[in-house]
Amino acid sequence: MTLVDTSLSISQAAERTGLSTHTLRYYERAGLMLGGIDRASSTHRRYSDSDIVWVDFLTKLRSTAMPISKVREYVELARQGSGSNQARLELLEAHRRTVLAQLAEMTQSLAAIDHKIAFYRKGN
Amino acid sequence: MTLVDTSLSISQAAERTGLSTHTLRYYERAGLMLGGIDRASSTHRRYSDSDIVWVDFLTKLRSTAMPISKVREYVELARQGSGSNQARLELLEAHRRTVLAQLAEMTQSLAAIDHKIAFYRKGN
DNA sequence: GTTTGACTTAGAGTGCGCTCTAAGTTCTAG
DNA sequence: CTAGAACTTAGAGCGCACTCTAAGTCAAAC
Repeated sequence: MTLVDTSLSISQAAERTGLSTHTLRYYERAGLMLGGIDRASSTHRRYSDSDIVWVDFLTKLRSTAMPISKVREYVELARQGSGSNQARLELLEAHRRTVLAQLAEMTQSLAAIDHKIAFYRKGN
Repeated sequence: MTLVDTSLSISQAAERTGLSTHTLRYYERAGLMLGGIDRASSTHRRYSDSDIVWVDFLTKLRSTAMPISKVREYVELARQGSGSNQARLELLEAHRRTVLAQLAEMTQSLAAIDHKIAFYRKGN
């Protein structure tokens, strides 16, 4: 059986996602992976395409400051199947509102910083 | 001498800035205040208008994820007087670039989240 | 002048999100 | 078959930014 094996070792997955192997294992232990990661040939992890897609999305949740605990909630809903679609939608919509608030706050702060920068430029 | 005393106790300053009294003392100990805070009548802190203005700006730096150590660098430059204006400008400009990068990353992540939200909405 | 509440300090504790370590196992190249 | 690189686990450690505690001092109201 030599179809192209598209699955990745942990270090390849790390390179692909921009996370460290430590972080990938940590996320798994923290219950943030949707299903168990395959163990190919032996005990070594094999990351599938869909694992990588999920890690990418998870990274986007994290980069918008969703706490690990909230990501875990989302994952637990996802594990329950399509019956939890509404709950997942609501979780994401609530998170969306916090992201918009963060963007607004940062944008306001940026304006103040820009103002100060303008002041220093004039003062020269 | 009964001009209006515009200075504030630490708890008033806390209320005004939205920080806790603990955090105000912590910031001071961490070297983040421009000058020493006045001690009125005794040992109790008295926050002046300019102290409050500074805390507000410092809070904007923090809300754009400037680390405490970087804020301290800025403060140390400010304490050196106007000779450090160029250096302060450069520090703020560098920070500005990181803020823009953060905004860009968050905006990208938001797009992915919105995409997922749209998917869940359709799926109902 | 005494009570009550706000203030003071130094230092310990907390929560988060990694990040690293140690000791051992497995894969791969030669 | 062997050497060395990459992997495994459980658990400890770390850096950041607060946040709280304890033991005491001070101030405003009665």
